Amino acid sequence: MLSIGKLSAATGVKVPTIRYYEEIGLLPEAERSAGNQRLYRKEHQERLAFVRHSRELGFPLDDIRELLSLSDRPDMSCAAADVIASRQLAAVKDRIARLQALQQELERMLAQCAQGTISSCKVIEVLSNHENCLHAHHGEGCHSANPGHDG
Amino acid sequence: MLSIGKLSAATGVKVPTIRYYEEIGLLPEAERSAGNQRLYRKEHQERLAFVRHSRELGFPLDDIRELLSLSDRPDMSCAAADVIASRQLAAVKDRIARLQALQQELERMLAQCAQGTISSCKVIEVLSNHENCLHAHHGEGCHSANPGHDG
DNA sequence: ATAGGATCTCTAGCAACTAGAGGTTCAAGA
DNA sequence: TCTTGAACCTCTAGTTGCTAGAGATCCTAT
Repeated sequence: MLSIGKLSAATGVKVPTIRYYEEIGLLPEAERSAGNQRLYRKEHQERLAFVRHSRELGFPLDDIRELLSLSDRPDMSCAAADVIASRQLAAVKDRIARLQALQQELERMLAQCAQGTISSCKVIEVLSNHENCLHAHHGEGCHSANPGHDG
Repeated sequence: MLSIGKLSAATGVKVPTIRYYEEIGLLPEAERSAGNQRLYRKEHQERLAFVRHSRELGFPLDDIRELLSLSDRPDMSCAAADVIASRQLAAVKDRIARLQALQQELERMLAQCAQGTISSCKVIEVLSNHENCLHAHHGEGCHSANPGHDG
């Protein structure tokens, strides 16, 4: 029986995140000690590891929920899991393609910048006029540049 | 003088988003008509295009705010803009590397899945055990698989 | 004059957490 | 046994970048 802190240390998922997962029904409600503190077993740890790993692979929580319910039914065809993973793969490929276009554009911007003043700065210029772009990029979409949890 | 709707059509930025940008101070407060409706000029349109393009390039709003204030000072050295763009480039490269690792892993997962039942499904298995991974991925971080606005 | 689309403000919601307040419990040391 | 302090509890609110809806007002075309 692990405390939430031990479970957190064992899985690398932060304590509030574990509680959050329980709250939204991704993890079952934990048992409680006499003093109302959460207690976990190996099976919870495995489930949480599954969630964590799926998150690392970029699956949204709703997909993980589905994947979890699939993994609870070992007799079913895995076609459904396959569909989810394929969908995710397609999304990942798409994101990569977009990001590579952005990378090129940023590199081009920076290469053109002659370290002068703003008035001649290609970075600002390129940002001002879409016509300067090589690519018809239409929004990569992720709103934070560094939203990860890898410190 | 453009109405907010025309400005929206001209820039591709949705009406509520324009109002939102004004609210958070990214755009100056618009002039108003006698009936209290927002009115914009070419300069606003340009500023909004700058914002939009920067967003498409993945810059977070705080960076764009900084970039805007730079572009308002044409005499300054563009080193600061360079720093922001370089930072963004690094973030983009990092994201690409992570996503490529994820792509490989998903492909491997799917290739191994022999279309049997869940109990033999590699997708579920790989998700369950991090040890099955080739890569030491540590969180790509973006929470939605398809958060773009190009649907 | 009137219909209906565009606009206004305001609040609430989305993902997926994170941070903090204010209180309780547990484990280790004296 | 007592005490300290870390870890735990619940609850609310904040983050980012918007989006959706309610209910009211305005503007334009007929």
